[in-house]
Amino acid sequence: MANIHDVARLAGVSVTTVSRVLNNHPYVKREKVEAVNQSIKQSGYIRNINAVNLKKGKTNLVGVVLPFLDHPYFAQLIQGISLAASVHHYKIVLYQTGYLEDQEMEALEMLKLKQIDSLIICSRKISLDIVERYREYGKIVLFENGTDTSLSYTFVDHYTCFMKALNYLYDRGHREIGFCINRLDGTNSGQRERAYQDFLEIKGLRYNEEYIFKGCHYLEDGERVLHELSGMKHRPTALLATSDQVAAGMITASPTYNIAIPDDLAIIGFDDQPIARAMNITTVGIPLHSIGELLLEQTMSETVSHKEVSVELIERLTV
Amino acid sequence: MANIHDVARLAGVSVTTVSRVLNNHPYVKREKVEAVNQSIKQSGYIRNINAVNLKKGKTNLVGVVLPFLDHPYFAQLIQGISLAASVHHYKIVLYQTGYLEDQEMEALEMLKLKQIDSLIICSRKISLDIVERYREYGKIVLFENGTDTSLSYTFVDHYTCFMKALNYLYDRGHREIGFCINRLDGTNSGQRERAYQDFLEIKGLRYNEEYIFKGCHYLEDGERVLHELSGMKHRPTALLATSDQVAAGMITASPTYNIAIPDDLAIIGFDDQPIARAMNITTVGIPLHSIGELLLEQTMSETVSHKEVSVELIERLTV
DNA sequence: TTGTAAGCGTTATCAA
DNA sequence: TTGATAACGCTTACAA
Repeated sequence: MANIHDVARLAGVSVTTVSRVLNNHPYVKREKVEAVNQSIKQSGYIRNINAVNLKKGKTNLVGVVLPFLDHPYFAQLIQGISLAASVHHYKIVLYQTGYLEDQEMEALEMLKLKQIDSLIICSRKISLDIVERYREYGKIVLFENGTDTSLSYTFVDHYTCFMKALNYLYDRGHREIGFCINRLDGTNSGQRERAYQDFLEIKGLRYNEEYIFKGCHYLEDGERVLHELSGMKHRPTALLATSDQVAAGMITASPTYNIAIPDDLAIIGFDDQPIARAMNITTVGIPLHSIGELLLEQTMSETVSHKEVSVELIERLTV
Repeated sequence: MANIHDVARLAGVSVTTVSRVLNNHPYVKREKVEAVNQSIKQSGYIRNINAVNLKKGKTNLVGVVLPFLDHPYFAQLIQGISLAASVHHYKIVLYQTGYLEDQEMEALEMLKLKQIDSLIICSRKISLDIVERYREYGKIVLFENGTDTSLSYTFVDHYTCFMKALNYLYDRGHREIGFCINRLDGTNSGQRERAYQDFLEIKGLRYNEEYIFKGCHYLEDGERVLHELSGMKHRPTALLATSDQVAAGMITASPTYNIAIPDDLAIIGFDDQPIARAMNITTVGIPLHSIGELLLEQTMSETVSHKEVSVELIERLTV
């Protein structure tokens, strides 16, 4: 494989000039630029990324921390990130943590040891304090609303999302509204829970412990919820699902328990995944794909930034 | 950050000796090994991977070609690959092709340009001839049965799988058996189709075009199949699903069309994904996780190898 | 506007 | 069994 010296020789210039052309530096005569480009083409020259990285002291690698990959939510997110990464010549290193703190620490340590240049944390278990301690070792970007952190983040206002969905149901006459949630300790879950509490208070509705379904993540969890629901004396008339997956599970299980959707039970999903379109689920659309891009771009930026991504309620047939 | 010189100085040896220790080379006195290890610890030294890569002329990157990420089948596979990769200090570069040939070519070109050391092709559209042409540029490993290729591969014998499942149904009295399939032109699909044809011939059963459901991939495709089924005069009594996802879709849709599983319709899934366990789907277990590991290991091996992975039919409640 | 040369942190050759 | 030293291919002072 040709190297920068070969190109220089071929073009009749020095390696410095070639390097300048390669990096779009100013102060190179037009003709020389052309000569260089010419001989790059001719020799089939390709920059040796390892040499560049060694010289520049960076890896061109960005770590991505997420709990699982086998859920469309994270799959879409990683899709967005990895697309953006390839545009900017970054490579992705996946850290699948399963929400294990020591797995998350490992990613952080990799940053410290300069094995990766930056880190995107899509979802975490570990405390923000610990994460912040690694800030000095490289850029850390979060996918959550970290109002009180000095790290960059992109976020969806889950409080407002939830409130919007709750009001939508209220306006359609629902007074017994429940919701599903995955983890109790996640940042997003916390926001959703607060919204729910506030909503009940504002509307003067009664809090009912039974209307909150925990550990909902996959489609089969939605089916389980419907099973539980079918055994309840007082049922909610509407449910906010954790995600479209969970909503889909509720819908697919509904005939089994003879629960008509939306007549007996209205459902609102989250994310607007393909399955929501396929099954006509009313949902709150979260542009995971663009969020992935934003996260990666924040990773490359010098400055700390906080970006809110807006969402919209998509009306379909489950309310 | 400490470098190899610092370590050498601290241990009172030359950099060569440190490098020998680092790489487990022979001919280093015990005491020196200890001294070196000592000062590595003391200085918090970490090998600069870029320098190593530059010197050795490799990237430590392995490309993974797959069409989508948002399907448990590929998610599990990539999980296995990425786990094995991190054990061996490899990083993964994802190529999501959507079965677009030029996307697949791009991955191949990256191999040629030494941007990655090797390539795992989990599923492809592009012809094997073209893939083989890139063999000289790095190791290429396939997840398919490439009997007539000189490339390494790990495979599941889909012919036998399918035959086994078909016979299982036959033994339970089924004579009207259909199946679902995703792409028509995939290697795996071809094997399944052949098995089906052979099975019919052996058992003297009639081929019925209507019993083959194409384009089945996601859960919602399974639901579509059941919808189609409900409109048929002569229905199959049993169906092989493309995957557990599709099987799950058929099951969830079954109450809607008043089709009892397994009494009106027996179903066998593939993969043994979590959803198959959750929904008690009889399925053919494919150890995607271990397959991922195998693929990565083949990537690192000097020799060309062909590994068959065995599968087993897991009896549950849908037959 | 251009070129020389030092240096990034390793590994590997060769000599001792 | 050990150590000097020359690469690997690039970027970037610094000098011209």
